Amino acid sequence: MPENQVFLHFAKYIALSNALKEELSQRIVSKTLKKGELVHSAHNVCTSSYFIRKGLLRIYFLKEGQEISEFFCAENEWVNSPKSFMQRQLDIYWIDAIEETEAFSLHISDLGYLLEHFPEMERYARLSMGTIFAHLLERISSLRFTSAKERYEHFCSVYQTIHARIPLGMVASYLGIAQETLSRIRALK
Amino acid sequence: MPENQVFLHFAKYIALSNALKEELSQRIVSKTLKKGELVHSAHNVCTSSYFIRKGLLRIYFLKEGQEISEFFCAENEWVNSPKSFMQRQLDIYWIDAIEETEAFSLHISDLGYLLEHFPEMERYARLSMGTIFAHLLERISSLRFTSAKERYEHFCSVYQTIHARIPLGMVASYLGIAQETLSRIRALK
DNA sequence: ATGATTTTTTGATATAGGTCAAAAATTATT
DNA sequence: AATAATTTTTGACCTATATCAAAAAATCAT
Repeated sequence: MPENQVFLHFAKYIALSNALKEELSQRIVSKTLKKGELVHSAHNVCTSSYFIRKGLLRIYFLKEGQEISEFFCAENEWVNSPKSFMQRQLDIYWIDAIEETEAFSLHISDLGYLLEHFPEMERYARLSMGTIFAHLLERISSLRFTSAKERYEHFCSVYQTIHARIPLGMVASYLGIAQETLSRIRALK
Repeated sequence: MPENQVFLHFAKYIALSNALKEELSQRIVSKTLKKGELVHSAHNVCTSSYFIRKGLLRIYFLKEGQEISEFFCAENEWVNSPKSFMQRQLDIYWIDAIEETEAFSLHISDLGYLLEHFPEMERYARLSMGTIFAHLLERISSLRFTSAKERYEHFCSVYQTIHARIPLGMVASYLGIAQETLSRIRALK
């Protein structure tokens, strides 16, 4: 059963009742994305969250005509555009597929229903945010105190399984360094 | 009733039942802190969260003997050391008072109790994390793409009411720039 | 208040990483 | 496979910010 993959993810944080499994199964929708395909566009409210079964998505925005990558999300993670999704605001971010990707989507109204009816779902949301929280704090530390080279190494260690699947230019903008600089850093090894 | 100040804060996110108000009142403890006093020390697990009624706290760590400020928290906010508090880990952070401060403390076991028995408390926790989340994302953007000067200006706008109450050296380490640089930036205006 | 300590400012110099431009390598399209 | 488009690398030069050192100003303790 393909939903099992999502269930396993939830099980890292909470005990999933059969009732919740049922409701979840009925609400998630399978999607396949081609490389380069958008799942969300700027100037809209982000209304779905995507659980990646296989593949790699990127959230980015445009700055002076350039794409600036904000995060990358791979297997067994949920992606959405956080601020737009949580606060139902129009967005500046785009989400596209770096690779061909298989995902489940969950609409925000369905998430709302689940949060409303299953207290453990609130708990899941709080706890899983804690994980992301810790990542953001590390990223801030990394940006404040480390050289471009160290930041790249940190990036490779955090995105262990996927860093090699992401084009150099996207990594550079994610790290906030010039693409030329990243190219030089890579050349050192 | 002094607890009203905390209730007002909760009311920004959820409707507070009388039962929850009761339980909260019984669990929060009033504390007064002198300037410079520590409320939490590294090498311990952070077991309390503090709601600031008046004053200013700072969370910092030591790097090569230097104090590096991680955040500042003022009136009507909760402070703790996030990673240690959420994951019950030994900590690297210290929390001290920049000014004489009045706070309520809430022990993690009491928070656990409230989360356990009041689903709206889970909701509050999730939603209030959303607010902090948005701040962290902005801070990351600010670190990646803006000059020291712009970062300082952004800092002043975010910490509108409190930036002037924080010593320059602490602000510099928060922004990840040298204290001399910040002094020069300030001199420009 | 007075000296001691801490914090901030100013000056001189060094460097990591940015920018612009062009070549090389890789990937996509017909 | 050949050509076009995109991405990455290399080179030359420049700028923002770091570092080190010392003076000035502010704050603290007796």
